[in-house]
Amino acid sequence: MKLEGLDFGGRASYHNGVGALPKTGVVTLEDVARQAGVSRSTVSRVVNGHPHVSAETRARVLAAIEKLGYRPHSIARSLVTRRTKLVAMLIPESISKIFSDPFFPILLQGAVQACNARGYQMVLALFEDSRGQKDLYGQLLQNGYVEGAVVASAPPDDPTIQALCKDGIPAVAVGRQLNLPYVDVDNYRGARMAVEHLLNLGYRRIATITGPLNHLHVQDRLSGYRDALKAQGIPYEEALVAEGGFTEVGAMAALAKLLPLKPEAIFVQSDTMAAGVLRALRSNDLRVPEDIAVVGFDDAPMAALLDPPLTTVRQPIRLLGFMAVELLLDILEGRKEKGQLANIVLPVELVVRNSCGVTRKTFAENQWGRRGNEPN
Amino acid sequence: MKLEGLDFGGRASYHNGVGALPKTGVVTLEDVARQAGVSRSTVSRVVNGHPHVSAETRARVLAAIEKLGYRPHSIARSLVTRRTKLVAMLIPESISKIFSDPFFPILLQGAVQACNARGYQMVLALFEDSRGQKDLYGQLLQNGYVEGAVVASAPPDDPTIQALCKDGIPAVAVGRQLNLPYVDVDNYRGARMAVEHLLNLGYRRIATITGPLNHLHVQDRLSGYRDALKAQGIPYEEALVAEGGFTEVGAMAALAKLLPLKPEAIFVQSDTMAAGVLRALRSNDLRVPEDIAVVGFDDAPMAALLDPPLTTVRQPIRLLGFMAVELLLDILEGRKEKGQLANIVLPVELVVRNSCGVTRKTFAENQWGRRGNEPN
DNA sequence: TTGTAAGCGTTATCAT
DNA sequence: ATGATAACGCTTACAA
Repeated sequence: MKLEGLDFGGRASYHNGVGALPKTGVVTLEDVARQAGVSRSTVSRVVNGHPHVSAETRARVLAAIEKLGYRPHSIARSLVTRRTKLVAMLIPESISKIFSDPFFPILLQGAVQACNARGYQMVLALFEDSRGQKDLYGQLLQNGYVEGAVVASAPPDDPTIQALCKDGIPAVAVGRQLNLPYVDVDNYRGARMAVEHLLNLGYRRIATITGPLNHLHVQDRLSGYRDALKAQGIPYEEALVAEGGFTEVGAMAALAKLLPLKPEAIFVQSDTMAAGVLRALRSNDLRVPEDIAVVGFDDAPMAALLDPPLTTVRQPIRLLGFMAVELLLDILEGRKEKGQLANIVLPVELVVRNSCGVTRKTFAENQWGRRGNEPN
Repeated sequence: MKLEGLDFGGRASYHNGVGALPKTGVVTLEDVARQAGVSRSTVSRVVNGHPHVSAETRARVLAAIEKLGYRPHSIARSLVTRRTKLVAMLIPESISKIFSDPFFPILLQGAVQACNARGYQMVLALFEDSRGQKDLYGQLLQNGYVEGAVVASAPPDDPTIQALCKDGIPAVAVGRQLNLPYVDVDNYRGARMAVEHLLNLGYRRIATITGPLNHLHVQDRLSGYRDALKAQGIPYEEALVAEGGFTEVGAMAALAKLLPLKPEAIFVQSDTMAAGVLRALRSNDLRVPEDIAVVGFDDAPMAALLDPPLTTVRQPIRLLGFMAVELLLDILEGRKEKGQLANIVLPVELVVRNSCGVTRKTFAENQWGRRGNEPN
């Protein structure tokens, strides 16, 4: 196979009976060398800014380069240097859910910015299913095109994570991870702040809707929730915890399970899920925050636009992507030893809007009244 | 295999005084050939599935490949075949606005899916500024790493578009374009449907908030708006057209200009902008649709979640991305002649929700009453 | 059916 | 300071 397709790219190279033409459409070092009357090596030195070239020669070479419109051929270069300046962003989640959440686009944006800043390119790999995952993984990483990878949002038992570790491919995770250096936010603290905010407002019966529990950062948020309650002497009720899978519909289903238990407030682990909760609450004729309070997580752009505007935990998503790439490139370029495992944890921040009834009035009306609002 | 573990990018290759080790960590064709007792070419034939190899030899080679864990080195391969199976997605907009709109993530998703389906990888290039744009362009396209590009959302005078054309790099645009084959939706028809919907409901004084007017698809939507009015004998009022730049705040500013003119309805050229309009309207104590009707464009995921749920023109964004890549790959693989310029235009669909007062009741209450609701 | 050998466009070593 | 020359790992006429 191959050979067919009627052949693109440098077709002139092999059978050009004509004779006079250069062998291919590409201007090579050789061409420049001939034009400048020097050797290939000298041209290479000029191109790569090596020191020991006389100013005079350099000028001549530069002129030839300019005249011929020479551009270094990065593939040929990569073949010898073993460097491609290409990194991958791997998103191992089921592809369909991914972009329903603004988290990933923003993360991507930060990651690409970091790439641009350091002259790298980013290859985007979204896995559609486990078969595709395996194929893509092979294509991308085992064959040398990509120098390293950032893995977003993968549970520790994800096959891609495993493979990356096994193959020793330089990689950085977004979100806490066991065997890979990672960049993450302080999920525990964020969750704890959210729940303490609710507690301070007098809410006692607080439910939570989580992401997929195999993700470590989801666990961290759950711990924050649990510990905030515990600090106030409120027993942890398993039934008040429901998994919403980080999707809107998942959150609506989770809410349906929670509602019969009559929670006064809900801490929802993502703004996307919170949007679903708000919508479901409205269709149940429950007012927010009068009947039930809601806190989200992310501070996605939509959070301020929801009705009511959502109180949420802000995480610096773009920075997360940026730092992940920075860390990866530092490893790639040997500035950081891979063994040091220098994880990065970024701070979060509570953004108070209207979905929890912050006003004194609402606060006083709450059936449980005020008590114990020290923020531990 | 891999030998080292610390040490990526085979620098050991040149100065390994030790002597015994293979020159690099990579298993090559040569290694396999030796193991199988055949020549390099034979192994190459097996790897590439060429016909004339005896079953017996093939089996032996396959075994050697398996044993050694051989993987073809795509860079070396690319150097001779001139193919990389890498395409780029270029997003020449100012990077900061880009991902505030769900359009791009969804487009990207479709594009990557198409890549996956055909064994290509997608390099993501977001331009931050014109300097970065020039750098990136050079890095990416003039040096042979990427075989072609999909350009999203660029006005015809965008320097990237120009450069692409000049350099003759295979490229496909998303959104109507002059000198490049493109994939787009029927913007004219979509806009016209939206405005006709408003007209049918009895609204007469209809304003519009547009995207940047240098984009052709923005012009197309404006034409649709204008022609729908004209068909009903309503004069086109320049003052009722405001540019919102496809951003939320831009739309809010545009609305501020429009509001003094007391429009009864507004056709907003994107859902993101419509969200801004809805919010601004609320803070002006105007009810939607009672005081003013709103139609959007896109049917972004958020459209159904807005308050009120947004009536909008649905465009198949993911398909747009998918088809753009398909077209590009067809060109790359010679299935489509680039000269044929086979543009693709996808249909749109009006999604009626609650932001225009569809009910008869609201309709009757409208101060202008009913007249002339034939849909032309 | 298989092997030989000539590239692909670079970089890097070693002379000079 | 500059030039030969040998890699890098692969594909592919062409010969056998």
